[in-house]
Amino acid sequence: MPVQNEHVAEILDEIADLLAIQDANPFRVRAYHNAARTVRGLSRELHDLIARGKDLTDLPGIGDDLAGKIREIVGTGACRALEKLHRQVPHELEELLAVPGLGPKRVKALFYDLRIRTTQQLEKAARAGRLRKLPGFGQKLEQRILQAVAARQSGTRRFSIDVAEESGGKLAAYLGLVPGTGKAIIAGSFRRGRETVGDLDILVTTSRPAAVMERFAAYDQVARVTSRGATRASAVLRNGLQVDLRVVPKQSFGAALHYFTGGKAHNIRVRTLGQKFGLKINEYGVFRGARRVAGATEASVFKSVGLPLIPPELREDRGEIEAARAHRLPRLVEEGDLRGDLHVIANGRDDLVAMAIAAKRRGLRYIAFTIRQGPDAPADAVLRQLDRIDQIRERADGMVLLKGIEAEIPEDGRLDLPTEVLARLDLLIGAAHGQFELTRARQTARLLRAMDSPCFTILAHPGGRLLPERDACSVDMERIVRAARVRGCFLELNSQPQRLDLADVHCQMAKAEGVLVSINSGARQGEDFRDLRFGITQARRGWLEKDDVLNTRPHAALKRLLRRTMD
DNA sequence: GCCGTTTTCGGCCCGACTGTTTTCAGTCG
Repeated sequence: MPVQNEHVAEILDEIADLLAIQDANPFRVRAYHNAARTVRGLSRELHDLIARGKDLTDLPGIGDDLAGKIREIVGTGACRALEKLHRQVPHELEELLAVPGLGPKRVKALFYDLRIRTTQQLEKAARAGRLRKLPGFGQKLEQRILQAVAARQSGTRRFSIDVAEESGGKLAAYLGLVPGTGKAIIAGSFRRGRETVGDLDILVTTSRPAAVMERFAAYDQVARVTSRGATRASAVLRNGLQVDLRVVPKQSFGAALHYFTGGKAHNIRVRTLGQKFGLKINEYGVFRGARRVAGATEASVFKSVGLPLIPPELREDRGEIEAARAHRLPRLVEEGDLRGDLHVIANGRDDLVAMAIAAKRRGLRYIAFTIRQGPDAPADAVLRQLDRIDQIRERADGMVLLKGIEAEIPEDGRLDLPTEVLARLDLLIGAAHGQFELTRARQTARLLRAMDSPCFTILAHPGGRLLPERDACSVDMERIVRAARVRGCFLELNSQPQRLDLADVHCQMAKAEGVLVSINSGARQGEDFRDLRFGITQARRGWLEKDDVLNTRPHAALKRLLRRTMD
């Protein structure tokens, strides 16, 4: 099995961590982390790029040395440089680095002074009061480490974006009530539209920072405040979500929002660009010497370094700065571009008429009702449901109703649908809902086989992930996307906050292959159409434009595209 | 280790908070 990008990235990160513990040049450490991030963000598999003879040094942050190491890892699965490091520094130390409060310097001291290499040894030493004797350690840090080690046993959590939106929205609204306060907004990875968030970053502009900090600490959902200063504070909410609050004056809003939205690598790029213009960019503004020259709006920050506004979803240093400089930023798809939803559960909680009306209210012109179909469902039951959809047409308030099936893809990938059913369908969605433990090869074969079925239209949520708990299963998306292109079918981006599947990088992959993505809700009740906004955000992270999305098409154009698969 | 429309060498974003520091290093975002 070919080496996957994630494996390469993990090795590069580990090299970076071990180098940091050895007190290597911090910029060298960063170079490895940057390369790992670049590799994770690729929309193609490295083995594929190498096979096609692509020059890896064209990738950002990858020079001759790292290109060589990456080729070595892809070719052999291992890296001699890492093995050499392992002979000097045990790999377990990476685990220690993940303990909050422990960075490379302290981990180095733990290992070289106390021979501590595992979290168990760390806990034991902390209990015995041996940590506080080390230089740079003290009693408080020892306590903090003990707490962190205990908390870590339950695992560091990530949160789905609907939970983040709910918690963060309430907190922001609450902070906005402080007199003298202007904006209160969730920034950070949430604003960039990441599929899950590890913490919430809330930015507040105010003329009374002390009052805002006070109110934050007094919030009834705050379980404990972990850090608190004049302009920045951190706390953990009762639901376990960590919140970082940052308070700035009104005139700094744009600069602070840019800084607090990130991502980190993007910020570094923009600030470095600023240096070249003789500017210093921080969260308070853009400065030439002591004079503030920009910063009230994000657009003014970008403008100061000669760039147009880059949408938050693109700020990952995945080429957006180069694209902006060349005036080649995509015009990202927007919520209002959607004309339809091609995956609406026909036997959900609300009845069909109510669903159609809810969709219309949402601004949609057409929806496809999809009937869940297991391998053994009797054809006559499906036919009766199709009849029902036909019957409510006049009551659908002008909404165009399409008829579809969501067929469960069995382990062997075989979809045997009766021809009398197929003949009445506008579209056929295939989805796998179980057996995700198959090997990558078998999982891929399963989906490819299903896509070969007659009338197959849309492959839904191919990764089968359930955020934030279950990761996507192992499947060769390169082959899936290419197969979709060859067969003229489509890939669904399911908008439910627990799915958001396709992943962003796979949206980019689809775009590169010219495969249209259908942004669907999988709605069971009228209010679920609201989830489409999450799908849009995810699509934007994948650089998708209106024309890259199937269901931005007017109904007539959609029909022509669907007919290609149904004939 | 990467990178360059001033540079192939000498730079590499910037600031807040904590704890242990008697003036600042380490960590974090």
